[in-house]
Amino acid sequence: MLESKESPLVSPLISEKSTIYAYILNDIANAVFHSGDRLISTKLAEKYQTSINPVREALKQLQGEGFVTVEPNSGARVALFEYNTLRDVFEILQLLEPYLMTWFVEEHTDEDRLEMGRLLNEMETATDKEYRSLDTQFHWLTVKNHYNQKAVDLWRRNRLILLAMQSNVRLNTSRIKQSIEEHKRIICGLENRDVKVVLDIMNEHIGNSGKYWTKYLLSNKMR
Amino acid sequence: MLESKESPLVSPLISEKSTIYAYILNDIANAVFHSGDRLISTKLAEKYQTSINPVREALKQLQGEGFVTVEPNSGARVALFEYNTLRDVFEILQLLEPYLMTWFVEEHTDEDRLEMGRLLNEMETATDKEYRSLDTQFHWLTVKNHYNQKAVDLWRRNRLILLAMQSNVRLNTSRIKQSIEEHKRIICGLENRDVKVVLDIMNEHIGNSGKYWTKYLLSNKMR
DNA sequence: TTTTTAAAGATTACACATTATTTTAATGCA
DNA sequence: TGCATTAAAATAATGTGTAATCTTTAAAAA
Repeated sequence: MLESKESPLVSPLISEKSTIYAYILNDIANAVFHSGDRLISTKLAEKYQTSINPVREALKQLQGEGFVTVEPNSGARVALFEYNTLRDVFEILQLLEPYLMTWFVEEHTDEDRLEMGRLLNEMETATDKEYRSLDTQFHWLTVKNHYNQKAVDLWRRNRLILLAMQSNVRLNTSRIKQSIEEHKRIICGLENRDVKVVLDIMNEHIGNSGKYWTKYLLSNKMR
Repeated sequence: MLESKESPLVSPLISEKSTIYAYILNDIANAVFHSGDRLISTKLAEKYQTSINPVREALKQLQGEGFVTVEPNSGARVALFEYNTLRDVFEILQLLEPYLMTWFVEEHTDEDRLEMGRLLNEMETATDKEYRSLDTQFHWLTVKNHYNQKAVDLWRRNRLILLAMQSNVRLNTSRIKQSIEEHKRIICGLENRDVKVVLDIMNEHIGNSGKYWTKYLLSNKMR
């Protein structure tokens, strides 16, 4: 009944904790609720041991953020995550990354870079589930302190959609290897504070990731 | 009591009509409710002749969209629109415009361009309030049909924030003149389907607009 | 003037009534 | 028997009233 209360939240992308909102979002991001699933308020109220209204309010907030769709008189559903969604999300991230990253290249601290190195180390021996979490932490580190928190929030939301779409899919080993290499080069570029180099790598990095998932979805005929 | 029900909605950026959500958003965009104003659910329920829960749900949705902030146990407020907000919004629009516009340059119809010309004509003789609406319609035309509706929605939301910040401010005549000239050049570039030219103008157009409002806010010590 | 106390006002959550929708079962027809 | 249409029951969404809790405001005392 309350299993999702005990499962860890997708830190650090979900900042609010211990709210119905956070629980539902967490369950969407971890694909406990799948794309298109009905989100029935009475059921959710029972699951999270509360009444209907708080659930409805959480769903409305999630609707505003784009994770949930609501049809009048017909209730809420997890937003449809399809091939087009993936394309849209990747294209938005491809706009945001260079914008956010430029600031980071110039303003990041040595401490930041050390932390990134630590995450990179863990990646070498991580399972694919752990890898995904480390990858998220790595990139979160590079965006979270940007002065434009509206843009950061946008990044965060789109990233959560990616997580939702990817969470019941196993990464293949060669893609992980490739991705780790790209991360290494990013840290390298950061050390030299070379904006152009870092942006080039980032662009390639997102592009490769996009290609990988696009191919994956297509081969699974997910429309 | 019900005055805002009769006032026209900020078409076309507010698609849902006749809902509490739309009424509140409209009143924010038209600065009936100002930045930082408390949004007291009982008062709003009375104003829109409904009960508290529908209002709370509308506010939650608006919170998810970034128009409203909610402090637990302390209620909702119109989001703070300050100098930094303007900067953030303009920078996001500056990312989105070229992305959305590139598609439009290549895919727009002659009909679209005619409609833009018509709007431009009206601008010549418009009051500043009318001008703002026409300007919104002009740019909405160039983004609304893009395949990435997530990005379109983003654009729409940021544009609404601009409207909210600008709606109790009079535009000066020389800025309107300049702006009309820029619109003319955009149409010209569209006719030749020249992406580079249009993007250059657009960038200049947004930049000028940003400079104007930045200067305005600074000189009015709006932080 | 500052602190304490009391009152008013709002937020939150819950139970319930109404309305709409979805699902299930029943009926008629090929 | 199989299929489509219709009718009925179950389910869920929406909106209202209300009680409890927390905040804010105002007044009184130190």
